[in-house]
Amino acid sequence: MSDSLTFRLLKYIKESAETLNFTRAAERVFVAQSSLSHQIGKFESNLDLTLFERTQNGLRLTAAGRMIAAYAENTLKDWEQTLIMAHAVQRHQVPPLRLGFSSFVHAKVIEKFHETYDGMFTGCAIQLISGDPVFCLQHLDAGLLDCAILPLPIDANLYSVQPLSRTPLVVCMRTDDVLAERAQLNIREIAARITVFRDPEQYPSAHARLIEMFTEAGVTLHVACSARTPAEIQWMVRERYGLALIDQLLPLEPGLVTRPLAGLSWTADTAFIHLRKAGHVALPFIERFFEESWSESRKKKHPSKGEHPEQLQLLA
Amino acid sequence: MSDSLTFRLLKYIKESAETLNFTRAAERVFVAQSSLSHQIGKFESNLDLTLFERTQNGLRLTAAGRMIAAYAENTLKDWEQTLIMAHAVQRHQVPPLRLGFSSFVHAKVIEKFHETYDGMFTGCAIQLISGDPVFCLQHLDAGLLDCAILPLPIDANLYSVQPLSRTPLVVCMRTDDVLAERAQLNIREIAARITVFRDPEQYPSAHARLIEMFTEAGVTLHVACSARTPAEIQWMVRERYGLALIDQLLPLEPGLVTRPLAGLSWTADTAFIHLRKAGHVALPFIERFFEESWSESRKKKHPSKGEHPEQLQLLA
DNA sequence: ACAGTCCAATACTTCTTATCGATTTCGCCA
DNA sequence: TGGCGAAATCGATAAGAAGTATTGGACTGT
Repeated sequence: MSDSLTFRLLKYIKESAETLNFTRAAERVFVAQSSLSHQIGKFESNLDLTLFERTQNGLRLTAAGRMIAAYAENTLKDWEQTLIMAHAVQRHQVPPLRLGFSSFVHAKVIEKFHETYDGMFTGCAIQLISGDPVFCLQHLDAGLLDCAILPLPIDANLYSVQPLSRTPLVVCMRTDDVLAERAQLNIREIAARITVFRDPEQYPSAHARLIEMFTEAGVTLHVACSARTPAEIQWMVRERYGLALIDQLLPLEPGLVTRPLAGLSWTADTAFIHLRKAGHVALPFIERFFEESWSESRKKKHPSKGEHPEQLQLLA
Repeated sequence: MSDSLTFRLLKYIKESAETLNFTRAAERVFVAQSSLSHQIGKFESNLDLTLFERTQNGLRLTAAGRMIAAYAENTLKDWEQTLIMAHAVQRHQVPPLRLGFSSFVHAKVIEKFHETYDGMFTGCAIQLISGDPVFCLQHLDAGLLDCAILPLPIDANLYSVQPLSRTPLVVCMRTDDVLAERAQLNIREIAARITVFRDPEQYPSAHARLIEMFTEAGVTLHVACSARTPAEIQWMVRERYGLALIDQLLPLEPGLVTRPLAGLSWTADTAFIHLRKAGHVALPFIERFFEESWSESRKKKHPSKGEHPEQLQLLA
């Protein structure tokens, strides 16, 4: 039935919906009025749909017509984009995707992203640029980065934000720590000992969120040491500067263990981020085609929780 | 060029990409191998694209082919959905959209949504169901609501969340209050007097967020009165039970005024929410077609702010 | 009331082109 | 070397889009 639907007809519909006048729509697409009129009529009768109400002076869109016209418009717009992109890919003219990431973003997440990107844009390079969130967001704004993978929270009104991963936060300590014998820990008991954190200046919103989480739990936060990388954090813990909260999946150096926090579901979240005004040809496609695989893996790893779990969690 | 692109050809491409074998793809779409092969070949030469590398035993997708195939698949899938929806709309068989909303969601936001919905689904009813967030989320989970408009924060992993509006929070007081003479207020001065809040049980995540915001600002929160509606809040303020934080756009009853908070950019945010597994035929379309108009209006009202504005704000 | 205008639908012809069946070509494997 | 699988090629046929010319309604203005 709708196999013989042609993009030309979609254009007819789109233009007709815009002009509300078959004659003028026909002029716009350079065909005779009769052809356009006939095609749309046939389409309507084939599919049992009325797109336009024919009145004496012009047309009126029906509700169904509005939907089909909207579909036509989107499909045509996407087609143009896709064609441009396909040509760019074929000619190896896709500029490398400049992807910023903080060193606290788990390598697996970057890898997963890279894989997915490679699946769609085989042969197109990704240029990895490491930097803290402040750096990344500034460079995004300045057009020096196309996108970034960063810890949440990020302002969703300024940037397009797609959550990628969520892993529990655990307490990192030396293997010989007295607490290492316990299966899980209470935040109130050990809050005073957690003194190793990410650099607040490089992770301002993350740090703010952390303060909130501590306050919510009824404890205060003592920042004694600030680190710029996970490796630095682990080194500080090993050197007995204090305990730290880290991403559960982070590979641990020897001499360190992690223990979960009882009663809390604090998590480290990361998201894929770019300016709403896409600066790289691939970004619309990343949004469109990657979302499925991401949301699938998210669902698998984190089945539904309680009624109102915390909104956005943070940081290792 | 690509005007004569037909949906049939999209199917050819899609099936060929899946089977990687023209002969079998041709069987699937019930045409002769020669036809399919020829059509794809013509497509490729017309558009200067190579979709498949022809090898002795079957085909291999090129990068460009992957993109076109992905496009084809999406376009066809969307077409089916659109057709079903258009028919449902035409036959007035679209079940009413059961939309939950909290009484703290500004009426303008509901109206705007209703307008947009009506624009696309003319003649299809919206069934408004008022209830606090706990009620709405429970009913969403139970399938008794299709979607809701609620104050943020909401867990974006459990629900599909699309921010709709963001308006500043201001202090609501009596016209004859001594503070009414000031142009703006400092939160530290007046925190103790802000004692009228939304019911913490009905707005748990909102309340939690509020506590965080107060803590961040270095003040503690004293809940003396909890209200279930904006009208109740205003009544309490008028009856001298205390001050309240309300949405700046809320219509004020006589005898009341509002004053902004100095140095803070607290906001009341609302979002459109539904289960990720869409329960109503219209939901995919709402996501797809409404996003533009929403994000446009959001941008106009709230141009870019500082580097790291607060992530999610809340509540009146 | 009548001609003039605007717009969509219809009838019929022309021309394009998708499809088919048959055949060919190429590489693979026994 | 002779099947086998798969894609490309060819000529004939049939489907269907576009075009021209025309008809039919409804509004407009004199």
